[in-house]
Amino acid sequence: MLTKLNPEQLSAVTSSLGHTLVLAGAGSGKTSVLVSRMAWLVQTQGFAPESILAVTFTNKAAGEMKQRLQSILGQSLNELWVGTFHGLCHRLLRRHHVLAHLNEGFQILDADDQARLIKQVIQSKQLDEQLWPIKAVQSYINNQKEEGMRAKHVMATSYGPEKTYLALYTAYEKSCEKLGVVDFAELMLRCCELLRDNPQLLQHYHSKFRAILVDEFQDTNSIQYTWIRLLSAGHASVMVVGDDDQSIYGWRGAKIENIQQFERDFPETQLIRLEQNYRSTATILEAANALISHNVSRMGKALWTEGQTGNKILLYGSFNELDEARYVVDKITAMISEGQSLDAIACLYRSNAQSRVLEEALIRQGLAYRIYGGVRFFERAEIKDAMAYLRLSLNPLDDLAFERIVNVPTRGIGEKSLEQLREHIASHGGTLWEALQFLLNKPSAFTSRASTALRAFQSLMLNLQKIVNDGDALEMQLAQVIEHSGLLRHFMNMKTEAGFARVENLKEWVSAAKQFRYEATKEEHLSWANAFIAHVALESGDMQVDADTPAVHLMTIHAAKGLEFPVVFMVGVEEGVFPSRGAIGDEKKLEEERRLCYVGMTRAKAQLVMTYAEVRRLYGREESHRPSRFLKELPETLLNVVRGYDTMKKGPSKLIAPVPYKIGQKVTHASFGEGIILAYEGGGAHLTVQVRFQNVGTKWLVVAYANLA
DNA sequence: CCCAAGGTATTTTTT
DNA sequence: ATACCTTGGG
Repeated sequence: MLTKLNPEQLSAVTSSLGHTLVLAGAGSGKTSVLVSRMAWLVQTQGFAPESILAVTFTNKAAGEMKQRLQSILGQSLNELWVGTFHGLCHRLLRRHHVLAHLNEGFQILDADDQARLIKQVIQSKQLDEQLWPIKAVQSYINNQKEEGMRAKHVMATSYGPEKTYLALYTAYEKSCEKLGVVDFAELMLRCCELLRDNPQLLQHYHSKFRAILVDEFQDTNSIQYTWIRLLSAGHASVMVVGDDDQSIYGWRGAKIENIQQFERDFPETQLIRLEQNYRSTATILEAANALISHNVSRMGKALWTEGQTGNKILLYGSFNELDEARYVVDKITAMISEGQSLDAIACLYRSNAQSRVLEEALIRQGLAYRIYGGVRFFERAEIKDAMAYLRLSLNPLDDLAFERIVNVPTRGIGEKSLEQLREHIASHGGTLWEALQFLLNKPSAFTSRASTALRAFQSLMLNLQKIVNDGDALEMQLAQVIEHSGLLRHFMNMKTEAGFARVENLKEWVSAAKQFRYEATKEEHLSWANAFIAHVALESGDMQVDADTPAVHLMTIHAAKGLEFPVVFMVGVEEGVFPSRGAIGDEKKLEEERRLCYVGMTRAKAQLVMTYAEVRRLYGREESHRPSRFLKELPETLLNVVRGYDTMKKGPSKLIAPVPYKIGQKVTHASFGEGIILAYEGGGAHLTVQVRFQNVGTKWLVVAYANLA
């Protein structure tokens, strides 16, 4: 295992049992180092696997790490503490729910649920949603929690508008308490408090965890850092791995400074740099290095490779986004015909909205593609509806679930009836479900019409309660949920494409339950259905689209972090798009954008293609953009400029010899007939033009041979 | 209570 | 362009 490592990797893997900070550049083999370190601890240092705590950012990364570790150790390990921050905190909170002041079946609120609850809180305070937007309140609350601040801690410093935010935060905390739910940030915060307030418990985990490893350390936030410090305050050996140049989540609270802070807080930290890149060609690496060197706040690191120089970076300047998409698709088609696999190719963009044009172009060309990101499976409205039925059946006190599905599909229960239920709660306390039972027993509480509708809902829920408690297999229960709730019928009746897709999703939901394996230990004795709910909240991204057929990968650059592809197209590299409009004029944000560009470029192994459009239709408006400043930061010698470039601030480019053709110009070819020049590439004897012919389609021609008229 | 028309906002996203 | 959400008429 150790023989495959380079000297730096080896020194990281076998570094002392003190603390280690590994600055691992892109493609420098950091995952191997982490896994090897764990294996080394077990095999040569006598560490029990369950005495190691390893934290990652995504479930996918955690899964990979587990698998690689198990295959090195040659055994399947049942009590491995490898997971995401949130997943591990969840585990601790379940185990110690009493000490954490949570009820046994506490549920997790995802971002969407959280927004709904916040909306209710805003409304209950009679505040104007325009003045106090849900999203603003939500990020206020989450930011506070991520800084470790409860509402009572902020109180002293409150003034002005913050006073209202604080009041909302307080009310929100109360609602969560009442509902027995915990949001994502709360998982971290509550877990920190659990450890901090229970010295014996902390002591227990101090002696349990002898080694702590953290991946993607540059993206940890304050509360996560606090958590690591708490758990490591005993005698654990801590190793954190990160790359300050790849920190791209500052906008959601990640603190790169944690890297510097680490050296201060953890005495005698050994610093190891992994700078040898095993992924990209020298050309790509040199360009990426040149780009990132424009950032001022860096710890400093220079990636190098023993690999080939490789192809130059292609830079294509298009007129508009359609032209850009067309160029990308043509290029892909050419690569495919040269034997490249579709799977080897990725198109990366700054924002999701940019995917549509690419998709359309790919469809037109008949190329398979797979899109990552967007609305994930368990976040789809119909799935969340089905989940809400399940939740309410298991826990009739779940008001959030109640509100969500009481009239979905519509069954004649409107705002008026709900208002009556809420009023009853306001004066008598309790939950919506309890209020419903009570008021239905009171004659004349509702109009006969409302009463009928409510009774129907009541008996539906009673029926579902029986079903989810009857001990059948989970998927059988779920099948009945979508059947009896009327969800299935509702979408079926729509008879539209969208409706049909939703029916498919609901069926998929049932079969997802079949695949679900509940591996938690007995301590956290949750029912299967309850475990399923927690699993879905924490790992909603896990249901990946079928990876069987080869397809071009489409995703945001953020989503591409940690991945690599032989060929990478980076599109929309324009001022206002990338760097995004909001970042322009803000040095800190610009540096993060530059890091994002760096991350995108370093995904490419062999060929990098960057494109920009002079005019782009965005949000329904046509905007003209200059090529991104990032392009100007790349050494010209590494670029193969296909067109444009003269629109860049650098002034008229010396890169391209004057071209005898204009874009849009009509030309005639001896055998292909009449066509229009779409683009050109290269120069001098290699000058090639792309011509769209009226009859034979679009072709690339070498001007020197084509004999165009 | 239901649906359809109109107004508004819109980087990036895991958990 | 569009998706989402609120609002007003049937």
